[in-house]
Amino acid sequence: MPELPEVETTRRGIEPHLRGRTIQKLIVRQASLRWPVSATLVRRIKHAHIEQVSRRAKYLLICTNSGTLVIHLGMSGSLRIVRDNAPPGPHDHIDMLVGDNTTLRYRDPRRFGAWLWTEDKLESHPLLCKLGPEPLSDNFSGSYFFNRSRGRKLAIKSFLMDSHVVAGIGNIYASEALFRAGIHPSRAAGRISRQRYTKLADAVKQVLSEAIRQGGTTLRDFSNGEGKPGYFQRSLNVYGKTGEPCPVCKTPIRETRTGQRSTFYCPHCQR
DNA sequence: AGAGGTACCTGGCAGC
DNA sequence: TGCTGCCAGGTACCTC
Repeated sequence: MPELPEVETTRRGIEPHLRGRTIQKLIVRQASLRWPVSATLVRRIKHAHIEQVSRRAKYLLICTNSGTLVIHLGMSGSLRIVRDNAPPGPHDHIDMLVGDNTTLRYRDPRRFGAWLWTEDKLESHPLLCKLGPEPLSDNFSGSYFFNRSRGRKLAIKSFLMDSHVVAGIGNIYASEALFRAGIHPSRAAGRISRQRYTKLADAVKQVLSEAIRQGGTTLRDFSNGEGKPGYFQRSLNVYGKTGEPCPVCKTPIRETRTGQRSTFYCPHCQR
């Protein structure tokens, strides 16, 4: 479900309800996520004071005075604010009670997500330290992209989705950005010109900021912190549109697989 | 070092 | 209706 725009939408949805609050306790109903939810986390997070809710790549960072809670939504995770002790559903694995009748509730049917606790510097965290630049920052540009790609033979789509190259671009937005940049998803990353990388970097920034503005893409059941859906699926040009006419040239959209992931493109517009 | 495959897990859907 | 197989928005880790 969640790519960068969905995680950012979630962050914006929950932040006002969490910032400045003191965590009363964590209720873990199902501890086996991607990594087990540790007893240390449950113990250490109690009484922590939330200073801010930020994001790095697709990781949500709940920063407190005593440490940072690192949350990843995996493939099917979602967070929302619930009140009045609303009864948990079957996949509501964790509740974080923050007082004043407010609970942050984590739901994750596939359990690919993660809840981790760290008291070290975030820059040295093993999951965060090797990530590429944020795509919406100035550190991410066509030149950076071009330089990183020299000598690489893998498909541009896989390169674009490598979080160590640039953080936070998943399967939906990779297809969409390549369509906007007119680049064929199977083209070798090392054989794309600097100019085309400039176009691609712009397309990535454009597609992600538009998606954030529209509250993300809701394909199955994504919703922001208040349970509202995202609307970017209306703006999708190629993702999931196999056989439908390309919005630019009317050629039927094709589907292929790159690195075991479905990929959508227009065979006429993308070279 | 780079490229590709595997693993984690459940739910929904198409096809028989 | 009910079974089977396949697919799904992620990514660390393994092998070649």
